[in-house]
Amino acid sequence: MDKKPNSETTLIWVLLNIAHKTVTQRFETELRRAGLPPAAWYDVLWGLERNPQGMRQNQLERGSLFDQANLSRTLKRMVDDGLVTQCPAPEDRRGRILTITDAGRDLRLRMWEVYGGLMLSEIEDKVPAHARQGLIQGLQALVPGFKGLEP
Amino acid sequence: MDKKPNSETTLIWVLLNIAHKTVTQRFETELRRAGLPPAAWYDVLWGLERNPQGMRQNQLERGSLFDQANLSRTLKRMVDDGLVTQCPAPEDRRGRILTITDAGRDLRLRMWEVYGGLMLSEIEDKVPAHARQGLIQGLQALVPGFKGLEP
DNA sequence: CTAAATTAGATACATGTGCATGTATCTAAT
DNA sequence: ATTAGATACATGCACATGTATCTAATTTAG
Repeated sequence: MDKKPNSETTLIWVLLNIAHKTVTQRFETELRRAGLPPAAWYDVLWGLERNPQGMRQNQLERGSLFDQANLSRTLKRMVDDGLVTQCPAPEDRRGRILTITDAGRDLRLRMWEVYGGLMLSEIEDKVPAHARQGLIQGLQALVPGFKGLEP
Repeated sequence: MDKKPNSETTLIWVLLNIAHKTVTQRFETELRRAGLPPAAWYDVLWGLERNPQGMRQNQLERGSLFDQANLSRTLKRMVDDGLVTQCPAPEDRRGRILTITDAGRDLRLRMWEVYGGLMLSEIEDKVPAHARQGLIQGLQALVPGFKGLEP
């Protein structure tokens, strides 16, 4: 190594891993305890609910952490569970239009009771208001391409 | 939901996931491209190298992100690869004393060339110096129990 | 227009993961 | 000595993941 990372850098790397692991683990554990699917399903459902006209799979992929193969498999499970429907896309016969079902909307709402509560207890309650912007800006710096949340 | 998370909270949650995924993915991809094992192996090797007298498995577990079962399996692979030795612990016959081998030290050093470089390029270069403390403090707030790095 | 390149999405394969449980050992109270 | 409970580590199982590859459809270049 020509140049060594400084101690702040090392700490950031360690904390990024620990914080992510700790927080996501609590989310997954609580969701599971409530008999609900994993957090990633929430994001899929929410993405689809905000696009009632339907979404292409690759469009959904861009807004999610899934890579293509995993999203494909996850959607298959969600279709099997009746949460999502896949219709052939009229303008591109390779594609499929995804739509959320009533059962999907219902599940998303039930997940929100837990998911939203966890955002409060695991994040909002823990990070004091004065520390939030610093955290946001630091995390944003790590992901130069990230443009922000859709409204 | 009685009370909704505010928009900063939501952004923190999203960014924590995106930043973690993005950064770790680069680490893993680069390590793999260099023909090296995953980042978690580095942490195990480094932990053992700092404790030349040997470590119990549960001691190592506390300093790592592995849960017990996964650490057990990972160590098995590392023993098979000749990077680590497991000797029966004399004072507790349930336990095993872990020691790093010469091959393990050698691998850690070769991993460091990539791993340390990634810490520079993916973290130190991206997070401007003035933003680092804010990031550290925000992440720390998410993990109340975390006490800091061993020297 | 055709051939090559690109893209959408699915799937096979190997590997990793969490969870639950199993076995052995240890500690301490009876 | 016996027994109850805790702890160390291993393992079986179900499922999730990344990588690579496949098929089909579409776009682009010549």
